[in-house]
Amino acid sequence: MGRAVIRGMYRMEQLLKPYGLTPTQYNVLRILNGAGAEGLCGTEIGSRLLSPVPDMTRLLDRMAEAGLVVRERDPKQRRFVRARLTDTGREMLLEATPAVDTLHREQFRRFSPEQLATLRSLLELVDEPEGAART
Amino acid sequence: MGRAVIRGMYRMEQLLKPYGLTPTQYNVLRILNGAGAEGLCGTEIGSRLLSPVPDMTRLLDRMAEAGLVVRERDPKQRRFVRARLTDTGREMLLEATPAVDTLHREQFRRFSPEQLATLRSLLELVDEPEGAART
DNA sequence: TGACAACGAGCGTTATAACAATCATCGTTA
DNA sequence: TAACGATGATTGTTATAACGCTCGTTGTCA
Repeated sequence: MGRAVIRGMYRMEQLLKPYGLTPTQYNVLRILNGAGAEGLCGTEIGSRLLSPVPDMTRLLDRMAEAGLVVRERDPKQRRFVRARLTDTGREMLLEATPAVDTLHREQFRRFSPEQLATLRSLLELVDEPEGAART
Repeated sequence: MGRAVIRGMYRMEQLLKPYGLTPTQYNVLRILNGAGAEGLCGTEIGSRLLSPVPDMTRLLDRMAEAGLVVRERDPKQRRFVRARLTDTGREMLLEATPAVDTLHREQFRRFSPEQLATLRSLLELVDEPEGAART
């Protein structure tokens, strides 16, 4: 049963590669897009990701170098460095999202709406340890 | 719905870490255990894995250095390098497998047998591209 | 207010993954 | 059998992930 799952992750990775994005970076784009104009600090971004990233600094370094985000230290709370999307980052998100949606539709093409609903509800039964994933 | 999936992969990774194994290495152990005493060549192992590994040589290098596998060039077919489990590798597999099974049981603790069967059959509906995963 | 614990970010280092190119071996065919 | 294409393995290089430690900043409490 892990087959479909692992293949799906792999296909998502391949899909995002032409955009120069990893799945994690794509998720960061979505998180920052959802956040307000004031942006989010690295730790907050990390806590909203599905799996922990032990080196948020350099992940954001790379995204900044690609022009997707900008960071600046919060003048009020000088230990926070707030990251927010650039226009380029927002465009990248708008560009990649249709392809991601298409892949999802393709993968679940053979599902009826009822089957999709059943799958969702079943996956919610998967047991997670204390204090697990948010978002 | 990716939540449970990604968390599950992450937990598996963490579970295997104390054994010094990555999920891929664990799968290689299982594949080699399933193969006969004559072992398998690197390409064949790669083709049985769920996601492609572009550098089988060094993956097996690491496993050989850990004493889990041995390799030797097939005298008949000198381009093949056959890898097979050592006793240590087999013991490692026997040691890790109960923990893996326990994690699976824990994750699906809240599923009835019927729900598990439903989940399996639904996941088989996920659309895969041509010539996809084996095993 | 001075000390201290908590927290956020940054950085050094090592290990692994990913990509491309090269070399050796084999099967096939002219 | 000589040449060629296909296949398997290896290696060089670069990029990313992972781990641990350090440093600056903040809040708290004696």
